[in-house]
Amino acid sequence: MTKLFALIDCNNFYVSCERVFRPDLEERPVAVLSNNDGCIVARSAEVKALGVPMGAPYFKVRGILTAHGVEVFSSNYELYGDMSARVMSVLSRFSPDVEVYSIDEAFIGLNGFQDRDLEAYARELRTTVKRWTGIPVSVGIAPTKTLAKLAAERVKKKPVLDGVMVLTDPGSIQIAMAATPVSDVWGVGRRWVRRFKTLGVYTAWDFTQQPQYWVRKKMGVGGMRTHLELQGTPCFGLKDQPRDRKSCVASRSFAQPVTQLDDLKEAVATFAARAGKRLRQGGLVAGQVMAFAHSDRFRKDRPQRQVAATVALVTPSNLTQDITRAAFQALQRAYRPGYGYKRAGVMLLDLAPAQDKQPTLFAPSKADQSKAERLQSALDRINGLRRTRHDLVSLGSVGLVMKQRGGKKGGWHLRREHQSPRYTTAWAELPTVQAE
DNA sequence: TCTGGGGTCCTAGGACCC
DNA sequence: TCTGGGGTCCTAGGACCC
Repeated sequence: MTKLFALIDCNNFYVSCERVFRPDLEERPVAVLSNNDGCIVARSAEVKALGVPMGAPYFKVRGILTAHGVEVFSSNYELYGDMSARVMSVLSRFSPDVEVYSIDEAFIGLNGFQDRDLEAYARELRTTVKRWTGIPVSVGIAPTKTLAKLAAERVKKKPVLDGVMVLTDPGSIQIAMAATPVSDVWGVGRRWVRRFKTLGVYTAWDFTQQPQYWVRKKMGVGGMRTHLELQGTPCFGLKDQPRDRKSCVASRSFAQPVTQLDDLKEAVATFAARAGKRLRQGGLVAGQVMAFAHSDRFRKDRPQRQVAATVALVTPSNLTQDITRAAFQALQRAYRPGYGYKRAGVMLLDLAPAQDKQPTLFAPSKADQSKAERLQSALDRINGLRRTRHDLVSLGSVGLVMKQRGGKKGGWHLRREHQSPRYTTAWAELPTVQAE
């Protein structure tokens, strides 16, 4: 039986999220920035038309944006995460086989749908998502995931398709591939696009015409899979069950380079707490903790340095206390004075399920719970009471430097000057509606 | 002045073993 | 005199994704 996949892709997702609560921004140029207000990570069609590229540093395009009255937002991941969950829950009504691929994309398995009117199915899905969440989506349907992605790409470039493209017969697949730049193919990155140019390979179709042995030899198994998928042979199945995570990173760039170990420690304590929290939410423990720091890679005129060290935990843990202690050890070991560090982080490795934390299997009695665990759950409960931007209570090491400086911010705090309210996840920030 | 953050998988090469 | 070859595991780095 031939396989069939749909890819559902939210259009300009972060921009669309902002527009749901600001209908006045419909048809107006809108852009969303990365953390630290660093780069452009989402652009409305109007901003794309201005020629502002994805990933452009904000400071370089600020002039154009201002000149054209572009509404600019700092990223608001709490809002986007919540809107994403809403979209995905609508999708789950359309098929039991949904793979959430990223915050703004999902694959749907359509085996057994071959005899249905796929176009009508896709249109109904699209209309329903829009009506129930406010988010516009593109839908691509094809026999492989790579072709479904390609179809969704075509949809975005051709408004006449009105959000849906079904690629099932070989003729239309070939036409679509010939019209798709190879750079838009899922799995073909910058490096290969550059290489392809010298070989006269410009479109997805050109790529399929390369001999298979060459692709396998030069591009490895990854390239070969993409090659086969474009030719209609599925190499990727639907991942119905998300694989357990293998690592967890919490890191940030700093507004100003940081040179002092104490400042780095303060930042690393924050990262350790953030990463630990994510681990506990996922029911995982870490076996190893890595701390790292990098100098400013854009300042070639300054000495460059990347430092990192890993410390193994005696017992795998997800307690902020344990992770922070290990992260401090690692940082101490890795730190070299004399460099301006622009970014630092904590990476948790060797993740495994926190089995003895699963109450249904091995419910530990209250008495057995160690003091440290009880402290951690107490902290988590307090911090869960109110949804604030920052934890109410944290270990003493977080923000220590700040206090020592009499409340003056350490150099590493985030810039976030254009943030919208958390309309759907914070009571105090709910939108208000007035009826006349 | 100002350039994101969080992931996965694959490969090549070294260490080690028999 | 003779100086192999294959397997496994680990790690660092590359490439790619959103």
